[in-house]
Amino acid sequence: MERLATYLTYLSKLEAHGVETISSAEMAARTGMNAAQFRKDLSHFGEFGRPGIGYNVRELTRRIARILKVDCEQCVLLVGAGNLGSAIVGYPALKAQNFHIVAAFDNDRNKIGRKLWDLRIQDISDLKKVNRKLNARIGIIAVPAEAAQQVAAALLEADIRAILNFAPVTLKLPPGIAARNVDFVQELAVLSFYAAGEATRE
Amino acid sequence: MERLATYLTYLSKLEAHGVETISSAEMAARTGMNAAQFRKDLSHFGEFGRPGIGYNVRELTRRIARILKVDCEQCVLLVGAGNLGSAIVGYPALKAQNFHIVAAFDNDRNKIGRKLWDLRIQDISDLKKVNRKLNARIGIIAVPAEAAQQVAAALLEADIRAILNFAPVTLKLPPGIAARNVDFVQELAVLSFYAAGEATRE
DNA sequence: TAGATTGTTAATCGATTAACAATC
DNA sequence: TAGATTGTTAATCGATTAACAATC
Repeated sequence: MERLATYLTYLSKLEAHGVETISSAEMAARTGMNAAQFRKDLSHFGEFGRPGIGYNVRELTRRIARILKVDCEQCVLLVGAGNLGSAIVGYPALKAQNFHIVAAFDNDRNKIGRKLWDLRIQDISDLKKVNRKLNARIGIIAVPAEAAQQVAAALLEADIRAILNFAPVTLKLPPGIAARNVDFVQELAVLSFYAAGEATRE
Repeated sequence: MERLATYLTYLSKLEAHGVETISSAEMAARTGMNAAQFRKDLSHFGEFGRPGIGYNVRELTRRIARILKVDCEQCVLLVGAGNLGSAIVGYPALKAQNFHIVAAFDNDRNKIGRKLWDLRIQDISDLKKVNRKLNARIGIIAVPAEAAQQVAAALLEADIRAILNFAPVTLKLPPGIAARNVDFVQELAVLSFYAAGEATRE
């Protein structure tokens, strides 16, 4: 459920501001969704609120975090130590959401051994061996499109269960492996369409 | 239509490989969609293929590019000259898809005047003035969450029609302004859910 | 002509939302 | 008790897909 993550982001902010209770109506307004949808989304995972009162922000935050498994630290592997990889590792919101990039890999001889922030860039061919110790479940692909499918194969070899793919390709993956694509150039193309035409959306 | 952009990416690759014709069935298989959906998506914009033959790759590429308005160079403004902003400007696939970042802004006195690749970082308070000359229609927000809404307001002031937002907040925008969010930490949270549970998806 | 594949209609499916009895 | 708001059912809406006549 992608929306749960949106809710969590906003709830964390509320919690930091000391808000104790919130109604589905207000949550919906703040995150741009529908109140019934918010309640429905939660209902898949149990009961969270109190009729007539609303939701306890602190408790709801905890419970959604537990559902998304971001209540404890999550280890993540990064493949691709270029500009994008660097920006990812240095992104402050990662730690805030309990994600921890534990290793960075590349295939470039000139990069291997160097530092990416506080990580030593390792040889992609050691991926499997390294993850035998680290046991990360999530991998990030931040390499050029041509190499992405190959890197995905290496990640699967290393027992990765989920892949966040920044390369603009549709990965072929076996069933049971979760994947999400982040392709901001594609998003720009969509915006380009809406910015030009009279067709207005969202 | 987000899927048109996916099609375009793959079609460009086909064209580069010299493929002349492709059927909806094959397009669908390669991009992980349904053949009927592919044909339906196109049908909103006219007729593109020939029964019994398929689609001319070269022509289809051109026409989709025209629909998405990426057939000519698109000017884009960037606000936020941090690590993320730097990775965006330096991203090679941007030029390939005809996007051109024409100006970079920040509010940090230490950054203003410095270079971000080949761009000089400008003062955010000059945004409106600068864009009066550049006339960009699309803006990218790559600033911390706290500042995002404020930056969005400045972009609107400068006559931007579409916003690509990397900050993890739901922007409040007037109708008629297109926006897309790129929030990879949120994507990680979703993956965290699927990687852990037996619930398998996509 | 026979085989392939389109564009489009109609059927299916799932997701969104409105409405409301139950509850604080 | 009266007002508010939940969880959930039922109704609506839109998106996906199967099927097929039209066409190369």
